[in-house]
Amino acid sequence: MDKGFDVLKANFLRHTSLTDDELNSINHYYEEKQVEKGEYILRQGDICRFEGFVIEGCFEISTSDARGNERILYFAVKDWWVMEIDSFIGQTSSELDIKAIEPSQLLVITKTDKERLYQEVPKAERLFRIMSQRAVVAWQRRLIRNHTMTAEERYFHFLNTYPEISQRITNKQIASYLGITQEFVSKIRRKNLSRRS
Amino acid sequence: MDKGFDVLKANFLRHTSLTDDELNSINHYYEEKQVEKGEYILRQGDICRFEGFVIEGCFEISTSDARGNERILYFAVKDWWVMEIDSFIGQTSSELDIKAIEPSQLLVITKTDKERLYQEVPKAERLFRIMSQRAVVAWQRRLIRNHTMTAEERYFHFLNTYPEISQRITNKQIASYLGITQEFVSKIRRKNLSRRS
DNA sequence: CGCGACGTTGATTTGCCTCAACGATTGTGG
DNA sequence: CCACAATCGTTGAGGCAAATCAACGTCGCG
Repeated sequence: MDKGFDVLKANFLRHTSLTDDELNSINHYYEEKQVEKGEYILRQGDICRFEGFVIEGCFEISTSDARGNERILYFAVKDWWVMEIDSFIGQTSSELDIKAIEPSQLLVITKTDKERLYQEVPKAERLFRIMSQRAVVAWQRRLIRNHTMTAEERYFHFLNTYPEISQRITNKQIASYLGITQEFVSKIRRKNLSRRS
Repeated sequence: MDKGFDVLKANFLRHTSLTDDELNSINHYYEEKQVEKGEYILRQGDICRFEGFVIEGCFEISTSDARGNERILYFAVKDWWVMEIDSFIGQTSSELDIKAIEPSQLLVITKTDKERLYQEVPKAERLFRIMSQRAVVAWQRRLIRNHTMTAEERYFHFLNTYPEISQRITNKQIASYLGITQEFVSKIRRKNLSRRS
């Protein structure tokens, strides 16, 4: 196994136990992929044919509405998944763009191989069930935060929760993630010049 | 099998195929439960010891922040799941309240039985993986809507998407779900008296 | 070096909230 | 079944958080 798979392996083992045989089988289906900075690995309207796991670098998962506003749904760094889950599951047209914002490295698996993996390693079903359930919790919490916290509170919550990510992206990207304008982020920052983090 | 389980069975079969044996095993672990209108089946701070599936009636899943504002996360009617997923998974303190807003009927399974079910019917892992993934999609979409649509647009989107639910809840509850005030919903309605739906 | 995206700042606007008052509806106990 | 309370829904006045628009400085990159 190479270094890339070690990251994925560690991620898996945090959720459930797996034998070496199972890990080998899993490893077999994932392929490494290098992506340049600025490269799109998925565009709106495309079908998402892969499920990706980030080994290195950073991705921005976003959507653009009719008015042309880009909204960033989330950032994916090392140890995160990148995919348009809806498009991947149903092999339907994607509503999201996925773009590398740094030179990046991923492990990817195709839809067909994913199904083969489920056949060959039934425990993978459990693994991805657990991970999906955790994802549901995270999205629920984020929605609640959007309803209960002000823009300023959300901004500092983001900085505190994802300090490594914050340092690698622009304020404009943070603003887009939080659902506010770049200008307002700038005003929040000015107001809090003394505050650290 | 009783009528309640038929609803659950139909739900399951929409996601994957199951043999009669598997269905019987599953049925064995679920128990019917009647709940009165206004009854809480979970309160903030409690541990969520069940996963519930609504057969009849309606539930409101909500959270109250420090300022005492209640925010409704979602409504669950027939064919929906009700649980505090985070609390159920980790058997930790719940951040949500779950209250019946109509006389209701549920199927419930305990955490222990759920684990037994996964053991006895491995395909249940697949089933719940698929359902959790769909839930992720739904939560992602809802977040995007909150970032891209105005309160008015979200209000009508809700009416159009959940016409049956809309008719069974108050405007105040819709407002709370949308993250806006009751008063503002009233003003949206006034402005659109001519519009149907 | 120059261009285009980013960041900042100020003026102005607006979507939605807060507060308060009051009518309408629903629920409840006698 | 009625009386009365409680909650809901509506309306208006006023306020605030955040958006919009515009101008300009700054930085990174080809």
